[in-house]
Amino acid sequence: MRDFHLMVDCNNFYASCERVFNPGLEGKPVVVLSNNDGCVIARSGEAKALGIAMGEPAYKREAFYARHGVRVFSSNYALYGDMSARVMRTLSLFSAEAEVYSIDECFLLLRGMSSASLIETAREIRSTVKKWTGIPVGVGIARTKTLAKAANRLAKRGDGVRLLEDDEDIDRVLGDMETGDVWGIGRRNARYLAACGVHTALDLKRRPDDWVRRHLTVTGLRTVLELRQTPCIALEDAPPPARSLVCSRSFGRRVESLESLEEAVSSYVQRAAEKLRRKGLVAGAVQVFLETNRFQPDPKHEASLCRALPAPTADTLALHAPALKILRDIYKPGYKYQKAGVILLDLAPTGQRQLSFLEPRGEEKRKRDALMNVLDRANTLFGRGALTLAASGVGKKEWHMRQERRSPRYTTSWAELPLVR
DNA sequence: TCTGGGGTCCTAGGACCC
DNA sequence: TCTGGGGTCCTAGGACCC
Repeated sequence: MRDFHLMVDCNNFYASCERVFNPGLEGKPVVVLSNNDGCVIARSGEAKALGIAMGEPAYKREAFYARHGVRVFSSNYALYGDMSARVMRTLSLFSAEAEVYSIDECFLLLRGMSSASLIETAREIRSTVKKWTGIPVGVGIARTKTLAKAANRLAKRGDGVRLLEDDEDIDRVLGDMETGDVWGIGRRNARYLAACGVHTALDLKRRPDDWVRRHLTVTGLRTVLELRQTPCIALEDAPPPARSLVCSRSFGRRVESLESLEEAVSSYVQRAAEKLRRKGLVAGAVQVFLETNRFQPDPKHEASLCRALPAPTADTLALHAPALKILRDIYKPGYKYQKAGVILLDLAPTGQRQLSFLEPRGEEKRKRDALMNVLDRANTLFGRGALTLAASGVGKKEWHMRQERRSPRYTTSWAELPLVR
Protein backbone atom coordinates (compact mmCIF):
# COMPACT_ATOMS: atom_id res chain seq x y z
CA MET A 1 0.00 0.00 0.00
CA ARG A 2 1.63 3.16 -1.20
CA ASP A 3 0.60 6.74 -1.85
CA PHE A 4 -1.62 7.34 -4.83
CA HIS A 5 -2.48 10.38 -6.89
CA LEU A 6 -6.07 10.89 -8.00
CA MET A 7 -6.62 13.11 -10.99
CA VAL A 8 -10.18 14.40 -10.87
CA ASP A 9 -11.33 16.31 -13.89
CA CYS A 10 -14.67 17.76 -14.86
CA ASN A 11 -16.18 16.36 -18.04
CA ASN A 12 -16.57 18.99 -20.79
CA PHE A 13 -16.45 21.52 -17.97
CA TYR A 14 -17.76 24.73 -19.54
CA ALA A 15 -20.46 22.89 -21.45
CA SER A 16 -21.46 21.08 -18.25
CA CYS A 17 -21.66 24.41 -16.37
CA GLU A 18 -24.06 25.74 -19.00
CA ARG A 19 -26.23 22.67 -18.52
CA VAL A 20 -26.50 22.87 -14.75
CA PHE A 21 -28.83 25.86 -14.90
CA ASN A 22 -30.31 25.13 -18.31
CA PRO A 23 -31.40 21.49 -18.28
CA GLY A 24 -32.97 21.91 -21.71
CA LEU A 25 -29.43 21.54 -23.03
CA GLU A 26 -29.25 17.94 -21.81
CA GLY A 27 -28.71 15.60 -24.74
CA LYS A 28 -28.09 18.51 -27.14
CA PRO A 29 -24.76 19.44 -28.72
CA VAL A 30 -23.32 22.41 -26.78
CA VAL A 31 -20.20 24.42 -27.55
CA VAL A 32 -18.58 27.30 -25.67
CA LEU A 33 -16.51 29.90 -27.49
CA SER A 34 -13.33 31.65 -26.42
CA ASN A 35 -13.25 35.34 -25.59
CA ASN A 36 -14.29 37.50 -28.51
CA ASP A 37 -16.51 34.59 -29.66
CA GLY A 38 -13.49 33.37 -31.59
CA CYS A 39 -12.98 29.64 -31.50
CA VAL A 40 -14.45 26.60 -29.80
CA ILE A 41 -12.91 25.90 -26.38
CA ALA A 42 -15.40 23.42 -24.94
CA ARG A 43 -17.74 20.83 -26.43
CA SER A 44 -20.35 18.53 -24.99
CA GLY A 45 -20.10 14.85 -25.92
CA GLU A 46 -22.78 15.34 -28.60
CA ALA A 47 -20.79 18.22 -30.12
CA LYS A 48 -17.64 16.06 -30.20
CA ALA A 49 -19.65 13.31 -31.91
CA LEU A 50 -20.63 15.78 -34.64
CA GLY A 51 -16.92 16.21 -35.38
CA ILE A 52 -16.61 19.74 -33.99
CA ALA A 53 -12.92 20.23 -33.23
CA MET A 54 -11.29 21.89 -30.25
CA GLY A 55 -10.05 25.30 -31.30
CA GLU A 56 -11.91 25.53 -34.57
CA PRO A 57 -12.85 29.07 -35.61
CA ALA A 58 -16.59 29.41 -35.02
CA TYR A 59 -17.32 31.90 -37.79
CA LYS A 60 -16.37 29.38 -40.46
CA ARG A 61 -18.90 26.86 -39.20
CA GLU A 62 -21.98 28.94 -38.37
CA ALA A 63 -24.08 27.19 -41.02
CA PHE A 64 -23.05 23.74 -39.80
CA TYR A 65 -23.94 24.62 -36.19
CA ALA A 66 -27.34 25.93 -37.26
CA ARG A 67 -28.05 22.84 -39.34
CA HIS A 68 -27.30 20.48 -36.46
CA GLY A 69 -28.99 22.50 -33.74
CA VAL A 70 -25.74 23.16 -31.91
CA ARG A 71 -26.26 25.48 -28.93
CA VAL A 72 -23.48 28.06 -28.97
CA PHE A 73 -22.39 30.09 -25.94
CA SER A 74 -19.92 32.91 -25.34
CA SER A 75 -17.66 32.09 -22.43
CA ASN A 76 -19.00 33.05 -19.00
CA TYR A 77 -16.02 32.99 -16.66
CA ALA A 78 -17.98 34.40 -13.74
CA LEU A 79 -20.12 31.26 -13.87
CA TYR A 80 -17.29 28.77 -14.58
CA GLY A 81 -15.02 30.23 -11.90
CA ASP A 82 -17.74 29.97 -9.28
CA MET A 83 -18.74 26.43 -10.29
CA SER A 84 -15.07 25.46 -10.19
CA ALA A 85 -14.77 26.75 -6.63
CA ARG A 86 -17.78 24.63 -5.61
CA VAL A 87 -16.26 21.50 -7.15
CA MET A 88 -12.87 22.13 -5.51
CA ARG A 89 -14.43 22.76 -2.10
CA THR A 90 -16.24 19.46 -2.40
CA LEU A 91 -13.07 17.62 -3.41
CA SER A 92 -11.09 19.07 -0.52
CA LEU A 93 -13.29 16.99 1.82
CA PHE A 94 -11.71 13.82 0.44
CA SER A 95 -8.05 14.72 1.10
CA ALA A 96 -6.17 17.40 2.98
CA GLU A 97 -3.51 17.14 0.28
CA ALA A 98 -5.08 18.63 -2.82
CA GLU A 99 -3.69 20.61 -5.73
CA VAL A 100 -6.08 22.67 -7.82
CA TYR A 101 -4.32 22.18 -11.11
CA SER A 102 -6.62 24.14 -13.42
CA ILE A 103 -10.14 25.50 -13.51
CA ASP A 104 -11.50 21.98 -14.07
CA GLU A 105 -8.82 19.63 -12.68
CA CYS A 106 -7.59 18.70 -9.25
CA PHE A 107 -4.97 16.25 -7.96
CA LEU A 108 -5.67 14.56 -4.63
CA LEU A 109 -3.15 12.51 -2.68
CA LEU A 110 -4.42 9.47 -0.80
CA ARG A 111 -2.05 7.57 1.46
CA GLY A 112 -1.97 3.97 2.55
CA MET A 113 -5.17 2.71 0.96
CA SER A 114 -5.85 -0.61 -0.75
CA SER A 115 -6.80 -0.76 -4.42
CA ALA A 116 -10.35 -1.63 -3.50
CA SER A 117 -10.83 1.30 -1.17
CA LEU A 118 -9.18 3.69 -3.64
CA ILE A 119 -11.74 2.72 -6.24
CA GLU A 120 -14.55 2.94 -3.74
CA THR A 121 -13.42 6.44 -2.72
CA ALA A 122 -13.21 7.52 -6.35
CA ARG A 123 -16.78 6.40 -6.95
CA GLU A 124 -17.91 8.31 -3.90
CA ILE A 125 -16.11 11.42 -5.18
CA ARG A 126 -17.96 11.16 -8.48
CA SER A 127 -21.38 10.80 -6.96
CA THR A 128 -20.84 13.49 -4.32
CA VAL A 129 -19.59 16.10 -6.78
CA LYS A 130 -22.45 15.34 -9.15
CA LYS A 131 -25.04 15.58 -6.39
CA TRP A 132 -23.68 18.76 -4.78
CA THR A 133 -22.70 20.75 -7.88
CA GLY A 134 -24.35 19.10 -10.90
CA ILE A 135 -20.96 18.62 -12.57
CA PRO A 136 -19.91 15.16 -13.84
CA VAL A 137 -16.28 14.23 -13.14
CA GLY A 138 -13.88 11.41 -14.03
CA VAL A 139 -11.19 10.02 -11.72
CA GLY A 140 -7.81 8.54 -12.72
CA ILE A 141 -5.69 6.87 -10.04
CA ALA A 142 -1.98 5.98 -10.16
CA ARG A 143 1.25 6.32 -8.24
CA THR A 144 2.45 9.33 -10.23
CA LYS A 145 0.70 12.41 -11.52
CA THR A 146 1.62 11.61 -15.13
CA LEU A 147 0.08 8.13 -14.91
CA ALA A 148 -2.94 9.50 -13.05
CA LYS A 149 -3.51 11.83 -16.01
CA ALA A 150 -3.30 8.85 -18.35
CA ALA A 151 -5.70 6.88 -16.14
CA ASN A 152 -8.08 9.81 -16.24
CA ARG A 153 -8.24 9.65 -20.05
CA LEU A 154 -9.23 6.00 -19.78
CA ALA A 155 -11.77 6.74 -17.06
CA LYS A 156 -13.67 8.97 -19.47
CA ARG A 157 -14.12 6.08 -21.89
CA GLY A 158 -15.14 3.65 -19.16
CA ASP A 159 -17.34 4.10 -16.13
CA GLY A 160 -15.61 7.22 -14.86
CA VAL A 161 -12.99 5.60 -12.60
CA ARG A 162 -9.72 3.93 -13.61
CA LEU A 163 -6.81 2.67 -11.53
CA LEU A 164 -3.38 2.11 -13.13
CA GLU A 165 -1.21 0.08 -10.82
CA ASP A 166 -0.14 -3.23 -12.30
CA ASP A 167 3.01 -3.06 -14.49
CA GLU A 168 1.65 -5.22 -17.29
CA ASP A 169 -1.59 -3.28 -17.34
CA ILE A 170 0.36 -0.01 -17.50
CA ASP A 171 2.48 -1.23 -20.42
CA ARG A 172 -0.59 -2.37 -22.29
CA VAL A 173 -2.19 1.06 -21.83
CA LEU A 174 0.96 2.98 -22.74
CA GLY A 175 1.42 0.81 -25.83
CA ASP A 176 -1.93 2.11 -27.11
CA MET A 177 -1.15 5.73 -26.29
CA GLU A 178 0.53 8.20 -28.63
CA THR A 179 3.44 10.11 -27.15
CA GLY A 180 1.63 13.40 -27.78
CA ASP A 181 -1.15 12.30 -25.41
CA VAL A 182 1.28 11.98 -22.51
CA TRP A 183 1.08 14.89 -20.04
CA GLY A 184 4.15 17.03 -20.70
CA ILE A 185 4.80 15.86 -24.26
CA GLY A 186 3.44 18.49 -26.63
CA ARG A 187 2.84 18.49 -30.36
CA ARG A 188 6.32 19.67 -31.16
CA ASN A 189 8.14 16.97 -29.22
CA ALA A 190 5.69 14.29 -30.38
CA ARG A 191 6.59 15.04 -33.99
CA TYR A 192 10.28 14.96 -33.15
CA LEU A 193 9.94 11.66 -31.28
CA ALA A 194 8.05 10.09 -34.20
CA ALA A 195 10.94 11.05 -36.46
CA CYS A 196 13.22 9.17 -34.06
CA GLY A 197 10.98 6.11 -34.24
CA VAL A 198 9.40 6.67 -30.84
CA HIS A 199 5.66 6.43 -31.47
CA THR A 200 3.89 5.25 -28.34
CA ALA A 201 4.15 6.17 -24.70
CA LEU A 202 5.55 2.68 -24.15
CA ASP A 203 8.36 3.32 -26.69
CA LEU A 204 9.15 6.50 -24.79
CA LYS A 205 9.07 4.79 -21.41
CA ARG A 206 11.67 2.30 -22.68
CA ARG A 207 14.18 4.85 -24.00
CA PRO A 208 17.38 5.19 -21.96
CA ASP A 209 17.58 8.06 -19.46
CA ASP A 210 20.48 9.87 -21.10
CA TRP A 211 18.77 9.76 -24.51
CA VAL A 212 15.64 11.32 -23.03
CA ARG A 213 17.64 13.89 -21.11
CA ARG A 214 19.53 14.89 -24.25
CA HIS A 215 16.50 15.19 -26.52
CA LEU A 216 13.74 16.31 -24.14
CA THR A 217 15.67 18.07 -21.34
CA VAL A 218 15.16 17.37 -17.66
CA THR A 219 11.41 18.00 -17.85
CA GLY A 220 11.12 15.18 -20.38
CA LEU A 221 13.18 12.90 -18.18
CA ARG A 222 10.88 13.58 -15.24
CA THR A 223 7.92 12.65 -17.42
CA VAL A 224 9.55 9.37 -18.45
CA LEU A 225 10.43 8.46 -14.87
CA GLU A 226 6.82 9.12 -13.92
CA LEU A 227 5.69 6.71 -16.65
CA ARG A 228 7.83 4.14 -14.84
CA GLN A 229 5.92 4.74 -11.59
CA THR A 230 8.72 6.83 -10.04
CA PRO A 231 7.16 10.00 -8.60
CA CYS A 232 9.10 13.11 -9.74
CA ILE A 233 6.46 15.78 -9.91
CA ALA A 234 5.36 16.72 -6.42
CA LEU A 235 1.87 17.64 -5.39
CA GLU A 236 1.74 21.41 -4.89
CA ASP A 237 -0.88 21.83 -2.22
CA ALA A 238 0.10 25.46 -1.67
CA PRO A 239 0.30 27.34 -4.95
CA PRO A 240 3.78 28.83 -5.51
CA PRO A 241 3.79 32.64 -5.49
CA ALA A 242 2.86 34.16 -8.85
CA ARG A 243 5.78 35.41 -10.94
CA SER A 244 3.90 37.34 -13.57
CA LEU A 245 0.40 38.46 -14.37
CA VAL A 246 -1.21 39.22 -17.73
CA CYS A 247 -4.23 41.11 -18.94
CA SER A 248 -4.71 41.00 -22.69
CA ARG A 249 -7.58 40.86 -25.18
CA SER A 250 -8.23 40.56 -28.86
CA PHE A 251 -10.29 43.45 -30.15
CA GLY A 252 -13.88 43.11 -31.33
CA ARG A 253 -12.73 44.69 -34.57
CA ARG A 254 -9.39 45.83 -35.93
CA VAL A 255 -8.03 49.01 -34.38
CA GLU A 256 -5.73 51.49 -36.08
CA SER A 257 -5.71 54.69 -34.02
CA LEU A 258 -3.36 55.34 -31.14
CA GLU A 259 -6.27 56.83 -29.17
CA SER A 260 -8.24 53.59 -29.22
CA LEU A 261 -5.16 51.56 -28.32
CA GLU A 262 -4.52 53.91 -25.41
CA GLU A 263 -8.05 53.32 -24.13
CA ALA A 264 -7.61 49.57 -24.40
CA VAL A 265 -4.17 49.46 -22.75
CA SER A 266 -5.39 51.83 -20.06
CA SER A 267 -8.25 49.50 -19.18
CA TYR A 268 -5.93 46.45 -19.19
CA VAL A 269 -3.50 48.13 -16.78
CA GLN A 270 -6.33 48.97 -14.45
CA ARG A 271 -7.55 45.39 -14.52
CA ALA A 272 -4.02 44.02 -14.06
CA ALA A 273 -3.36 46.33 -11.10
CA GLU A 274 -6.62 45.23 -9.54
CA LYS A 275 -5.61 41.56 -9.83
CA LEU A 276 -2.21 42.44 -8.40
CA ARG A 277 -3.71 44.07 -5.30
CA ARG A 278 -6.16 41.23 -4.83
CA LYS A 279 -3.17 38.85 -4.63
CA GLY A 280 -1.37 41.15 -2.22
CA LEU A 281 1.57 41.68 -4.58
CA VAL A 282 3.57 44.52 -6.07
CA ALA A 283 5.19 44.60 -9.53
CA GLY A 284 8.75 45.63 -10.34
CA ALA A 285 8.33 45.95 -14.09
CA VAL A 286 5.66 46.50 -16.76
CA GLN A 287 5.53 45.15 -20.27
CA VAL A 288 3.12 46.15 -23.04
CA PHE A 289 2.64 44.31 -26.31
CA LEU A 290 0.80 44.95 -29.51
CA GLU A 291 0.09 42.76 -32.53
CA THR A 292 -1.71 42.62 -35.85
CA ASN A 293 -3.78 39.63 -36.96
CA ARG A 294 -1.49 36.77 -37.92
CA PHE A 295 -4.19 35.01 -39.93
CA GLN A 296 -4.85 37.93 -42.29
CA PRO A 297 -2.71 38.91 -45.26
CA ASP A 298 -2.51 42.55 -44.05
CA PRO A 299 0.89 44.06 -43.19
CA LYS A 300 2.11 42.61 -39.89
CA HIS A 301 3.60 44.30 -36.87
CA GLU A 302 4.42 42.79 -33.50
CA ALA A 303 6.05 44.80 -30.78
CA SER A 304 6.69 44.47 -27.11
CA LEU A 305 8.75 46.37 -24.58
CA CYS A 306 9.40 45.92 -20.90
CA ARG A 307 10.50 48.62 -18.44
CA ALA A 308 11.52 48.46 -14.81
CA LEU A 309 9.54 50.71 -12.49
CA PRO A 310 11.30 53.27 -10.27
CA ALA A 311 9.91 51.35 -7.29
CA PRO A 312 7.80 48.18 -6.99
CA THR A 313 4.13 49.09 -6.75
CA ALA A 314 0.52 47.97 -7.02
CA ASP A 315 -0.75 51.50 -7.52
CA THR A 316 -2.86 51.81 -10.67
CA LEU A 317 -1.63 55.33 -11.37
CA ALA A 318 2.03 54.40 -10.90
CA LEU A 319 1.63 51.53 -13.38
CA HIS A 320 -0.57 53.44 -15.80
CA ALA A 321 1.82 56.20 -16.86
CA PRO A 322 4.77 53.92 -17.77
CA ALA A 323 2.48 51.48 -19.59
CA LEU A 324 1.03 54.19 -21.80
CA LYS A 325 4.51 55.57 -22.40
CA ILE A 326 5.62 52.14 -23.64
CA LEU A 327 2.56 51.89 -25.89
CA ARG A 328 3.42 55.22 -27.54
CA ASP A 329 7.00 54.03 -28.04
CA ILE A 330 6.08 50.77 -29.76
CA TYR A 331 3.06 52.01 -31.73
CA LYS A 332 3.52 52.34 -35.47
CA PRO A 333 0.71 54.01 -37.43
CA GLY A 334 -0.80 52.39 -40.49
CA TYR A 335 -1.41 48.89 -39.12
CA LYS A 336 -4.65 47.13 -38.25
CA TYR A 337 -4.04 45.92 -34.72
CA GLN A 338 -5.85 42.89 -33.41
CA LYS A 339 -4.64 42.49 -29.87
CA ALA A 340 -2.81 44.28 -27.07
CA GLY A 341 -1.87 43.37 -23.55
CA VAL A 342 -0.17 44.37 -20.33
CA ILE A 343 2.16 42.09 -18.38
CA LEU A 344 3.30 42.78 -14.82
CA LEU A 345 6.61 41.17 -13.86
CA ASP A 346 9.04 40.81 -10.96
CA LEU A 347 6.17 40.29 -8.57
CA ALA A 348 6.77 40.27 -4.82
CA PRO A 349 4.58 40.23 -1.72
CA THR A 350 3.50 43.73 -0.66
CA GLY A 351 5.16 43.51 2.73
CA GLN A 352 8.69 42.48 1.89
CA ARG A 353 9.66 44.81 -0.92
CA GLN A 354 12.77 46.90 -0.96
CA LEU A 355 12.03 50.46 0.07
CA SER A 356 13.05 53.11 -2.41
CA PHE A 357 13.57 56.79 -1.81
CA LEU A 358 11.59 57.41 -5.01
CA GLU A 359 8.50 55.87 -3.55
CA PRO A 360 5.74 57.99 -2.05
CA ARG A 361 5.76 57.66 1.71
CA GLY A 362 4.02 58.98 4.79
CA GLU A 363 0.86 60.94 4.22
CA GLU A 364 1.13 60.79 0.44
CA LYS A 365 1.39 57.01 0.45
CA ARG A 366 -1.48 56.62 2.86
CA LYS A 367 -3.70 58.70 0.59
CA ARG A 368 -2.79 56.68 -2.49
CA ASP A 369 -3.43 53.37 -0.74
CA ALA A 370 -6.79 54.68 0.42
CA LEU A 371 -7.63 55.71 -3.13
CA MET A 372 -6.84 52.21 -4.45
CA ASN A 373 -9.00 50.80 -1.72
CA VAL A 374 -11.97 52.92 -2.75
CA LEU A 375 -11.39 51.95 -6.39
CA ASP A 376 -11.42 48.23 -5.60
CA ARG A 377 -14.40 48.42 -3.29
CA ALA A 378 -16.49 50.45 -5.72
CA ASN A 379 -15.74 48.02 -8.54
CA THR A 380 -16.57 45.01 -6.37
CA LEU A 381 -19.79 46.58 -5.14
CA PHE A 382 -21.11 48.12 -8.36
CA GLY A 383 -19.50 45.85 -10.92
CA ARG A 384 -16.29 45.93 -12.87
CA GLY A 385 -15.67 49.24 -14.57
CA ALA A 386 -17.90 51.25 -12.23
CA LEU A 387 -14.99 53.49 -11.31
CA THR A 388 -12.16 53.89 -13.85
CA LEU A 389 -9.60 56.34 -15.10
CA ALA A 390 -10.96 58.60 -17.84
CA ALA A 391 -8.07 57.42 -20.04
CA SER A 392 -9.82 54.11 -20.68
CA GLY A 393 -12.53 56.05 -22.47
CA VAL A 394 -16.18 56.80 -21.96
CA GLY A 395 -19.05 55.83 -24.22
CA LYS A 396 -18.93 53.14 -26.84
CA LYS A 397 -15.63 51.33 -27.14
CA GLU A 398 -15.13 50.04 -30.66
CA TRP A 399 -12.26 47.81 -29.50
CA HIS A 400 -14.34 45.94 -26.95
CA MET A 401 -14.46 42.17 -27.37
CA ARG A 402 -17.51 40.50 -28.79
CA GLN A 403 -19.55 38.43 -26.42
CA GLU A 404 -22.90 38.01 -28.02
CA ARG A 405 -24.16 34.76 -26.60
CA ARG A 406 -23.25 34.74 -22.94
CA SER A 407 -25.55 32.93 -20.53
CA PRO A 408 -26.60 34.68 -17.28
CA ARG A 409 -24.16 34.80 -14.35
CA TYR A 410 -26.51 32.49 -12.50
CA THR A 411 -24.49 32.17 -9.31
CA THR A 412 -22.59 35.45 -8.88
CA SER A 413 -24.97 38.25 -9.82
CA TRP A 414 -28.15 39.11 -7.92
CA ALA A 415 -29.67 40.49 -11.09
CA GLU A 416 -29.12 37.27 -13.00
CA LEU A 417 -30.26 34.59 -10.55
CA PRO A 418 -32.33 31.87 -12.20
CA LEU A 419 -36.05 32.01 -11.48
CA VAL A 420 -37.89 28.95 -10.26
CA ARG A 421 -41.62 28.81 -10.81
C1' DT B 1 -16.43 41.02 -40.14
C1' DC B 2 -14.87 36.86 -37.97
C1' DT B 3 -8.99 32.44 -35.34
C1' DG B 4 -8.56 33.05 -26.72
C1' DG B 5 -6.21 34.13 -22.49
C1' DG B 6 -3.12 33.17 -18.74
C1' DG B 7 0.51 30.92 -16.92
C1' DT B 8 5.37 28.06 -15.96
C1' DC B 9 9.89 26.11 -16.85
C1' DC B 10 14.25 25.24 -19.43
C1' DT B 11 18.21 26.38 -22.28
C1' DA B 12 21.45 28.93 -24.98
C1' DG B 13 24.02 32.72 -25.37
C1' DG B 14 25.74 37.21 -24.13
C1' DA B 15 27.53 40.34 -20.58
C1' DC B 16 30.30 40.71 -16.99
C1' DC B 17 33.59 39.51 -13.31
C1' DC B 18 38.06 37.90 -11.44
C1' DT C 1 54.98 34.48 -31.84
C1' DC C 2 52.02 34.52 -28.10
C1' DT C 3 45.75 36.56 -26.12
C1' DG C 4 42.70 31.61 -20.39
C1' DG C 5 39.43 29.66 -17.83
C1' DG C 6 35.79 29.51 -14.93
C1' DG C 7 31.96 31.33 -12.84
C1' DT C 8 27.35 33.97 -12.32
C1' DC C 9 23.48 36.51 -13.85
C1' DC C 10 20.16 37.98 -17.11
C1' DT C 11 17.24 37.68 -21.12
C1' DA C 12 14.89 35.99 -25.16
C1' DG C 13 12.85 32.39 -27.20
C1' DG C 14 10.81 28.07 -27.27
C1' DA C 15 8.40 24.38 -25.25
C1' DC C 16 4.75 22.95 -22.35
C1' DC C 17 0.10 23.16 -19.72
C1' DC C 18 -5.07 24.34 -19.20
